[in-house]
Amino acid sequence: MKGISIKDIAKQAGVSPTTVSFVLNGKAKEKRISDQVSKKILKLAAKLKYKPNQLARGLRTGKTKTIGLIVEDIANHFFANVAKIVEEEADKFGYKVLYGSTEDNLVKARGLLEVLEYRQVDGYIITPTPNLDKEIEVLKNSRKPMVLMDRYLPQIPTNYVMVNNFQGAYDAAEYLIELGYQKIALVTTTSEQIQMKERFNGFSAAMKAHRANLPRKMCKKIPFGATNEEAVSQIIEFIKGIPGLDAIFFTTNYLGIYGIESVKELGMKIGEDVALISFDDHDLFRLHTPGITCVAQPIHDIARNVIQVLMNELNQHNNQINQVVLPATLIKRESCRKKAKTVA
Amino acid sequence: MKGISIKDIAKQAGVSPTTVSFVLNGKAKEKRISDQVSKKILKLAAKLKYKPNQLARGLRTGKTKTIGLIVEDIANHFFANVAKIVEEEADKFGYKVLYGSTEDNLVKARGLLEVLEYRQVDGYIITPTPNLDKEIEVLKNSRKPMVLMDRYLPQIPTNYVMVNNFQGAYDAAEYLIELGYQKIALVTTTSEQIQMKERFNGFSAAMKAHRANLPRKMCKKIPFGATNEEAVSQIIEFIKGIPGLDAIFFTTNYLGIYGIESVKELGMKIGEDVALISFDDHDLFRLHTPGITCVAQPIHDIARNVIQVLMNELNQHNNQINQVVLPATLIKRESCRKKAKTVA
DNA sequence: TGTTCGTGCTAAATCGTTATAGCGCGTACG
DNA sequence: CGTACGCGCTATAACGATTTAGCACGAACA
Repeated sequence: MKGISIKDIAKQAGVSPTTVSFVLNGKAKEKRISDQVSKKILKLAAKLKYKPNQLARGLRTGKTKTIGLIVEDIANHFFANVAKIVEEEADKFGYKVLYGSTEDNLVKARGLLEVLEYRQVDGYIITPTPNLDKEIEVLKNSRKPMVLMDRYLPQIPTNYVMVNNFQGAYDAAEYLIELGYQKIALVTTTSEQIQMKERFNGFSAAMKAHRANLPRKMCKKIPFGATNEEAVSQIIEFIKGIPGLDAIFFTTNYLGIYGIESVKELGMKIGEDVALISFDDHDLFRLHTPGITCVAQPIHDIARNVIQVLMNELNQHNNQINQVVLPATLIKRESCRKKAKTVA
Repeated sequence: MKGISIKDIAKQAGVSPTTVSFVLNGKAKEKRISDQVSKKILKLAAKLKYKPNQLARGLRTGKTKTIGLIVEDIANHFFANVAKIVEEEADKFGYKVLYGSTEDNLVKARGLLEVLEYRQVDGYIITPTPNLDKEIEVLKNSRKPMVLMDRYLPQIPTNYVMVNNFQGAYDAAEYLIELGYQKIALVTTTSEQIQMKERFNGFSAAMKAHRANLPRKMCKKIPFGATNEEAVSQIIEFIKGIPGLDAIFFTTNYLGIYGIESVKELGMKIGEDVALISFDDHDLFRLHTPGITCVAQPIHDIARNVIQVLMNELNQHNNQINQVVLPATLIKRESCRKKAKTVA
């Protein structure tokens, strides 16, 4: 019932636990343990299927070989995929992952951080909620290895890995303009998340650069936490309020999905009556007819870089800050088409 | 830098660590610690922000308050959602979750089980891969709390929570028949997974019950692990090979998605030229035009029941086996429509 | 012959907690 | 007046590993 411990091996081999520990940690040579004894121990360990108790080891060494992953919502396509790669990559370094979702809720995020501290995780991967600054600062000051993901806190210099939100949104706007769309709207959330702001900024910068306009009334903010129905009905009202509207940019995929529903309910044809383009890809966008053009995040690269940066921190305590910004990719599908320019 | 320990509190309070432990574990009354001392300790603990070291606690008590979650693919919609609820529910009981994906690969599954054992998890939630019987048996014999999920091993009586695959598929078939479809095909995988077999069995049982037929040539098995392109081209060929085909049942959602692609590539109209119905729901099915009819799993219920059963095991070692089978729900959308029966 | 050194191993402390056994003191009881 | 008991608390061992310091022995050297 109980596991095999180092003592059991020691007893059976007729040596001390110390010797067993040395051998099993590959320090046999260094600690001048004879080959004879070494082999006996190794054989015995294999025979008894010895599994070192990570708790005991962690208690002694201060390292749990565990990292904490705090995301907004593990059930979300983006984060679920990140979680998968993170787990795979962490595993290569012998680390396991404890995860939790914040729902973008400060209180939940605090709770998660606290629990992860209890559990002595060696490092943190965090998608920060709004107003998490103080907690991040504390973590930073206590020199805990940490990487932010998907967003960053402008006031606090930390490691982070994210997509270039500004550029991605900029490209989206430029693409719409290039295709000849003229009455372009934007739908975002009320949330103060930095990445949403940057998408907004990128989009509006591109509009300005091309002497197009993005007046306030062409922008709709959907309250964060609105239900499906609420969101859709708000988007419908918004669209109705803008005669001649010919393209809509959504700052994130779930808004884009609401957008599809809304446009359908209005009886408009996507790609014909109105162009849709969204930040973030989704199975739905790929397989929808017509396909929905989007600005995709390089999920694999993000996850890999996150682990890379974290492992750097974990292995060598240089206090150099790593900030990785990865390019977003415009994926062109049929929801945006070349439009004959109306001659002025 | 280093955390506050029980000793620090003891020193500052002028009492022994034992006393501190008693108080902080709510055993003050039971252990007859005076209110005076109790309060002093509690205050001090709050002031110093004492966080019990779960490693040490775990080492001593033998409980890590951690559960291992082994799924086929955490990035998959179904498992990601389960993972989310599992984490939330586990949290209510003070448990944290370590996860990993098997990719339905026996070797990976073994690796995960081993790592979770190292880490002394208190219980396991497992989506077994094929041929994992021996390992599950070992776990069972060592009386580790464990729940299987999504599938079970027919040869080994264990706790499990799953959807009623047979009934779900049965309902799907009956629904198609009821609507008047006559040339009905089924697409599944080559995988030997029990749930796929049961879906197949349920579907074919319903067909038989209604004196419809499901000959071998109306069934297509897509190799597990086929790429998107391979799968789609195989389905296309399959459809081409059956003139007059009017409905297709897919035994799981990713097959259904391939099916949508295939039908589109063939230039057929879903719901008009051919009806589609799939096991498992998906955002895509809900938002697709036309909506795709499906047999949905009660994801929340599954996850909640999993935790329920596991917590039962964890808290009281009754060796009674819990097998929960939850009903699947037929969600009717436009991909299947009432068909005028051709008069015989 | 006495000292030094290398070899091969081990004793014991330690990490932070919990759990068991029990200590010293005052009071009550026969 | 002796003892039994309740009270409030503590000493200590233990969980299973790692790590530091060092022991015993034999060989080599002066």
